[in-house]
This record gives sequence, structure tokens and C-alpha cells, in this order.
Amino acid sequence: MRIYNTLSSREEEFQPQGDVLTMYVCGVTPYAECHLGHAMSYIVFDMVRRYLEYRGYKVKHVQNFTDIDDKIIKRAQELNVPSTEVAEKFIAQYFADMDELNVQRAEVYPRATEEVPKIIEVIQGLVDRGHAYEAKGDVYFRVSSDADYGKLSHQSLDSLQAGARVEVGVEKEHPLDFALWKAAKPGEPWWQSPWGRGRPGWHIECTAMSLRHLGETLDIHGGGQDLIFPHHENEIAQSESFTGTVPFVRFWMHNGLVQLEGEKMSKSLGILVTIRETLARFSPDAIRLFILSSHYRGPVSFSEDGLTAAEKGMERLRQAAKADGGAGADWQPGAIDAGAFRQRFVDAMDADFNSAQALAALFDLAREINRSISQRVGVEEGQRTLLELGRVLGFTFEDRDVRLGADPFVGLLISVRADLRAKKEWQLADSIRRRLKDLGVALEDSPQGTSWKYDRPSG
RNA sequence: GGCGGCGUUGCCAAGUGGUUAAGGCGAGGGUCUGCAAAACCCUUAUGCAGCGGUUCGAAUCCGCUCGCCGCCUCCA
Repeated sequence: MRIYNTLSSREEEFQPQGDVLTMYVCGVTPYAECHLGHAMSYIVFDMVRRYLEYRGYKVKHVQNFTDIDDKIIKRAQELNVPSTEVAEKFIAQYFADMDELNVQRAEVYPRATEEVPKIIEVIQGLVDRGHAYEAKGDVYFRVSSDADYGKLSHQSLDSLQAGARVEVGVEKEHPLDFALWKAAKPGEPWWQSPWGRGRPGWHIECTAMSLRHLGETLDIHGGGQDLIFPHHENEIAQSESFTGTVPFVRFWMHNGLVQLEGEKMSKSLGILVTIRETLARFSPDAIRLFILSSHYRGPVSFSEDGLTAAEKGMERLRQAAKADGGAGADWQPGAIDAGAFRQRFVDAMDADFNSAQALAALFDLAREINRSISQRVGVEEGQRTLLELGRVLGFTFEDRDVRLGADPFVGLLISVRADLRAKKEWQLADSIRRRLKDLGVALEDSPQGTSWKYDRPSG
């Protein structure tokens, strides 16, 4: 299979280096609720992981929580609670959101605050090797000591510097030197270190965690495109300078960013739509279908209409996967060439996870299933394949809102209505159907009887 | 200023040199149905921002122009 590598700016043939494929995905800084940008990134890498596993690789997936950081501290001070409380709250929220989106859990979720000894060890090593220096209790990485700094973002030190804002009053040798360790200000959480009381800088935790949990060279490191610079660039600089092992990461994968009304969603701009709000109105599968309908490296614009269209499309897949395929005596044996659809799916996904093209194969398979059913031709294998491939993309195929608990009452109404229909009391029967529809329950009559489903109004 | 991305049918979106430009949503017509719904069938881009160029042949390669966006500062 081929994967696009940000480092080389092109697709490369992918093979893991060992028996276990190592994959590190940058996690959240838990200081606020997750928004659709997070949904995008974690659904994309969930799809990546599921497909890698489907292709037979054993994947070890590690994802961090940066649970100590300026924004968390600020939030904690605003709320007048310990910063750990803020972090814990939003970590729990993160898991709740991701579970609902059917994102598989990583093997390990290291937290920055639990990796401080390793972080200090790495920083000390960088200082010892001349790659870092202490200044008034802060420790900075010396970018000039890294010959190929800028290789991920494809920028030279000079060109980066031209656009960079220089922080004032900071004791840095070079404007692009970045903090590995920050001295504690009064009232801030701190850990004891060789440079006094302080806390880790932003980038160092990922280096420490990936070294500890996955080794010196990772197969895949993922995150949003907004992390390419400075975060991932700095991770490379730290990690390779510390270990002397190149490359730190073999394949850098970056998902495109979510746009809202043409502009990037940004926490700092305050434009954000949370995952929770979106899940209140659209099914997890629809959100996932929407995201996977376009290539993961491109930008995505969420919209009301787009999500509604995705919900409809998802309903089509659900319907085909679960339709009564009939095992009656008058049914012909199945004739769908499931293998051909599977092959199309695999070919698409092998080409840098072209989920949009893979989905086209699923929709074609769904049509083939429906067509067979109408001809009373068996579809067991077709449906099995649709479910199998859909689950590789992370779809649950679950009906929405099953938890509403209205089932027995709907059943009762359907039964009453069946009696009315038998007596050709169409007006009353139609009235029941229409009023249930208004309540979000759609009835579908067929020769086999009446079925129903929740039809969530999109407003 | 530097780096990068994008511009394909009403909307979303695949397709990166060669028979009829995927798929979804929407729209129109038909089949089925008591009527609906769902499903199925048919129709819906001689054209891929514009202008040049390379080629037997380009949406696909090259150049230029226009427009939109991201990163270079916290961000998935």
C-alpha cells in the first residue's frame, strides 16, 4: 500500500519496520470540549488504524494527553480549581465523545504529567549534547544545532525567521529556539528539575512519550496539518538530536483541517462547533460518512446540508446491509460477486486511504444488494461483505436513537393500524402514519408487513 | 515576504496522460404500492477557473493569469 508522507511530499510504498506497526497520534490538550476538528482528525486516524489492521498488521497505537499547559492553567485559574481537575474533566469528555463516534481506543494514553521523569531525562540529554541551554530557569532547544531543522515544513531557518514574530524579553539565542522546560511562575503547578521548579514545554512530551512507549523510530506519526509547524518540526529536532537515530518517524501523516464558513475552525477565534452539539442532531455514522466522503488530506467544510446528505446516504447503506435478504424457498441463490467489490475497496484504500473511492464501491454494492432483493435473489454474502467493509471504515450501521425506548408503543400503533388497513379504513391509517412521522417515526408498508425506523428531523 | 493546498455537474466529491469523467445528496420521468415511504430503472458535466504550451492524445504534465484557503503565533 502507498501512503503520502509529509516529509517527502509524496506517496511512498509503506511497510512497517517490524512485526508490530508503531503509530503515534497527537492527542488533545484537555482544556475545552472537543470540536469537529478533533472529530475529523480522530476519525481519520481511526479509519487508518482499522484499515491497517484489516490488512493484517498488528498495530500499537499510542495517543497522548497534554494535560499540563498554559491554556489549562489559565482555565483552572479562571475557575479557581486545580489544573488537574480541568484536565480530568475534559479527558473524560474526550473519551465520551470518541466512544460515541466509534473511535477505537489506543493501547496507551500517556499523560504529560505522568512522564515528567522521562521528559527531564531527555532535556538533560539535549543539554549535555549541546542541543539545549538553560536561561533563567527555562530550557530552550538550540535550533542552530540541528542541521536539517525545517525539513518537515520544507522551510529553511532563514525563511522561517523572516515570518516569525520575536517574543520580547525572552532570553533566547535564536528567535526560533523553543522552550523544552518552563520555569514556574507563582501559583503555577511545578515539578522539581535540575533547572529549578518548572514544567514541560509544549513539544517535549510527545518526544518523551513516543520514545518510552514506541521506541526511537516510529512507523507512523499523525496529526492535523496545523501541527506540522512548529509542533512536529520541533519533535523531530528534539528526538533526532537526543537519540541520534534518524528518522524519528518514517511516515508523517497529516489530515486536512476543518473549515467553517470558509475559514479554519480555531479554538482561539472562538468559532467552534462541538462534537456534542453535532451528535445531538446527526448520527455518528453520518458524521463519519461526511468526513470520509472526501480525501483525508483535503480541507473539509461542515455544513447543515452536507451532514443531512450524509445522513441520507448512511441510511441507504444501513438499509441495504440490514434489509430482509430472504431465505425462502422461492429465492434464487446469491449472485453478487462480493469479491469484486472487496477488491475495489482494497485498491482504493491502498492508494493513500482513498476512502471516498472506497465508499463508492460500498454504495455500488448496496445498489446490487437492493436489486437482487427485488429479484428475489439471495444477498447474504453481499450483505456480509457490506458490513465487513463498512466496519473497516468504522461504521456501526446502528439505527439512530434506539435508546428512546418507544418501541413497544410504536409496535402497538402499528398493530392497530394494521387492523384499520385490513378494513380499508385508509383515512385513519394514514393519519396514524402521518402523526408518527411528525414525531420522528417513519413507517414503511410492504407485503411482508409494516416496518419502522426513527427518522430524526434535521432541524 | 517564505512554504503549502485548492478551484470538476444544482450542492458535496473521486479521478493526475488514452475506450462512455466514480459515488452521494438534490431535481425530473417511470415501475411497484390502496395511497405513501423504501427500493429499482431512466435522465441530469462534448466538459473539469481562464489563457497559452508540450503531446498522436490532457481535467490529468509545463508556464502564466484570476479567485479562495491554510501554515510561518496557541491549535486535530
